[in-house]
Amino acid sequence: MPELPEVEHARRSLERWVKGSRIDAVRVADARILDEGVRPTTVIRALEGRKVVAIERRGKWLRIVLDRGRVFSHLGMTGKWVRARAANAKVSGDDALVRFEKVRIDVLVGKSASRRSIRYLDPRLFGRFVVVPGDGADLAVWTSLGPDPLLDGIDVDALLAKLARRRLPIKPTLLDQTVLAGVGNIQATEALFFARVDPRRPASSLSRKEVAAVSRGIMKTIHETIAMQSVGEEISYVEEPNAVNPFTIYGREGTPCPRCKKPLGKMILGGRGTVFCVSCQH
DNA sequence: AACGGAACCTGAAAGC
DNA sequence: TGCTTTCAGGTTCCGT
Repeated sequence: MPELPEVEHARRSLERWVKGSRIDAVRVADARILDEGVRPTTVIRALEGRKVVAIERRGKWLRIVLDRGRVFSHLGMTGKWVRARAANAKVSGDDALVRFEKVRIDVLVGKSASRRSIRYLDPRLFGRFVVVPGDGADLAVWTSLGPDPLLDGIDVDALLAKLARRRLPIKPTLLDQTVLAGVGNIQATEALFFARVDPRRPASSLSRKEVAAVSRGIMKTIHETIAMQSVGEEISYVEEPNAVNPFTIYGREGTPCPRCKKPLGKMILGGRGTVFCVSCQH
């Protein structure tokens, strides 16, 4: 369930695993991950034989650049790229699926042409896997993304100007990917806590000082989350067994606010669960 | 135009 | 134990 930091982790992993390799075989285990009407054979034909030139990220989107064509991968809520043990032989239909596997890509790496196998897993199927063959254009959702905090930084005045035109509460506004690309429910929750800004405040009501504080909060939570996950090879999500909640207030409703010790509250804003301190976020 | 709510899916955890 | 409900880090569409 990825926000910017997890997608960045996925990008770095994919880069290590398949950059410079040649795609040898592809299997689509569940066609529902493809866009409506797209057939697995179309995807397979577009990918097999292609060379992987680069793995890029913008917001929560991955763009896998091939020598001809490109793949856009969005992880939705439960998407994940993993590396699996590759068999010696070419992929065959009855090779075991990894649990929740939707797409499998086998590549050949280096002079020795050793085989590697990566799998896209996605139990809830909210992710997307879009192949644009040939010299196709970028997806509209990709081109319309706002500034990416990691790639572009956050321009406080530009953000302030953008927020001035929004009436929605600041929290759901931050989740709008055309405002800033990659901010998700956890980051927005954490950033507003760090900035001491009430998530219900109309976006247009924030002062420049507050927008600057929110910007710093976003950078802080992104950098800290990336630092945490770069510790291990495998990414672990909060809700997975044995995982410890690494966040400051997300998922901690009812427990004392780390700042003022009053119990943290929770409400639904823009349809999303929102934890905040009623007492010290204004 | 702008908003809330539902829809898309499935698994895990909490509640009873 | 087992059935039911709730919730989930995302996006898009639909009706008011």
